[in-house]
Amino acid sequence: MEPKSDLRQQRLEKLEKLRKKGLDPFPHNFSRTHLSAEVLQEFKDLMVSERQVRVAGRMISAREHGRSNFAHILDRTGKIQIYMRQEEVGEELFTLFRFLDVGDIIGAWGSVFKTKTGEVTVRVQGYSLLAKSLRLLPEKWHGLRDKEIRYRQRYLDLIANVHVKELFQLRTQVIRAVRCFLDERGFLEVETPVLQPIYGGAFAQPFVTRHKALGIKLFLRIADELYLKRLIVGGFDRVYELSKNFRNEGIDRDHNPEFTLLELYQAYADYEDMMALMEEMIPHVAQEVVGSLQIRYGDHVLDLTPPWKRISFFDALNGRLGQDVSQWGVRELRESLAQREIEAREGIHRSRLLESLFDAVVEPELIQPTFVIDYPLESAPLAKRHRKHSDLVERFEFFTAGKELANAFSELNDPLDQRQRFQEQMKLRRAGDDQAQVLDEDFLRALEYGMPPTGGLGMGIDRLVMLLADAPSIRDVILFPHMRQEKF
RNA sequence: GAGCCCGUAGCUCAGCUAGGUAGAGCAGCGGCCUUUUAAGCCGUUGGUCGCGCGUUCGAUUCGCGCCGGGCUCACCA
Repeated sequence: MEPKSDLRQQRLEKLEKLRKKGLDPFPHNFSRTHLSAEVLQEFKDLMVSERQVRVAGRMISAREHGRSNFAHILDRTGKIQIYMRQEEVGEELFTLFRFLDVGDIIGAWGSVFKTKTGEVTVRVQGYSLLAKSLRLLPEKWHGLRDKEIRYRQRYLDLIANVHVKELFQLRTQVIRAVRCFLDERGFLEVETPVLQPIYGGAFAQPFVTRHKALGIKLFLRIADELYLKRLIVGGFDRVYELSKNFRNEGIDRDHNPEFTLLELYQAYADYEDMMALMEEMIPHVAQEVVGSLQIRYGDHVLDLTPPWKRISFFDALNGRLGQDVSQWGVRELRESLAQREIEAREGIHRSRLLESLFDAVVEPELIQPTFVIDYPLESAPLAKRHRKHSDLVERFEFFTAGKELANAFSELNDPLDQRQRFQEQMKLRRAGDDQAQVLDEDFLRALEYGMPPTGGLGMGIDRLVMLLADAPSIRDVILFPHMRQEKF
């Protein structure tokens, strides 16, 4: 999309003129002594000492004022005003300012003072152009609102909208807080394959790619689970991975094709321990990042203070429907779904129908933090059977603000049961269920060497950031969310 | 995948109901102004109105199709 406007042309001409004056519009470096925030913070000392500061950043506004100029420059910590007078910078530099544009990257040096209106400002003694900008920035007052431009050209969004920069700093803080929390508890951060010959660990459609030299099909991971459990077998008792996962599915405000997932596994633990861990970790992160356990999300105020509500899958469902759903067969489930005008494909398993119903009637109601525990056996082929009910698994999902944030099990470590469960999945696959999981022979071999009892947890980092940042869409918390290809 | 809404200057938006090829603010350009800050004042440039087809003497405006985006629903257990 070449800007047909002559605005770009005007700037190209300015750039040429600068070159003709013997000035390099793209010099190689600039030594900066102070960030904007540092100048503001240390301004008293700086004023008294009349020490020189050197600041640099993008010029985001400029005001000519007779034989003086004001401008704001923006760096990663915020903006700082600069002020130059012709009699102080000399005629040459003063005239040069007219060749600069809002958007240019500049460096300036001088002493610090406060204007009449009280703004801390650098009194420029000299400055240099560090990079010429050829394009106009979004408007200063209304900023950049068009979501399409904000997502596609995130760099503009970051320049124009201060809160966006803050949000992504918050995202990084969340991830750092999670890392610190786990590192302190003896978890080892590891990396496992993104390209996998057999995908597994979740019900999802994978992205497929090819390895040319080997002439084989490879899948981009949909989960880390099977590799991380191999590491538990290998004796790393506590491991975690913060990783991009890829799922070839629909895109909406809670789903991006690539997203960040935390998976962690702890030997000698079960799903109860995973609940306890989450009740520690989430409040820790919230406290660290937003400084409170009361989180505003949309119209809700979420109270993250543990302990959180726990309710079994069937108690939740029965409570909403006033009937014992656990006794329902496929026909009753389909009838109930049909009543609610929820589409249910033919030939899908009972536990899927149950979960469809759950998603429709229970999930939207789960506003305050809630663990839903003890799911139907078929819902999780990698989870261990419930110690008291052989038709349930020790699994929980964590919900808040009507969103699923985490999924965890007491991990299945009985290799024979695991094989059987895989075989069930393969049966479903052959029956046409392309979401069913694929038997992984090496994973079974690993389990046969013996895996300690283990608790495992998967948590959506993007969704966690959405909550803590009060962001309505996953696109708001991913720097470059997936978009259809732009035409140029 | 379905429904609804949107696409007009670099940005933020009017105009479209009742068809006569476009306006504002900011930005830009020229001028004045040596503590301004949404600086101000005077002057001024800038648009294949998302793309295509149709209806019409005439389409930014009406219809259809396409492209892109947003929201909702469905799918993603």
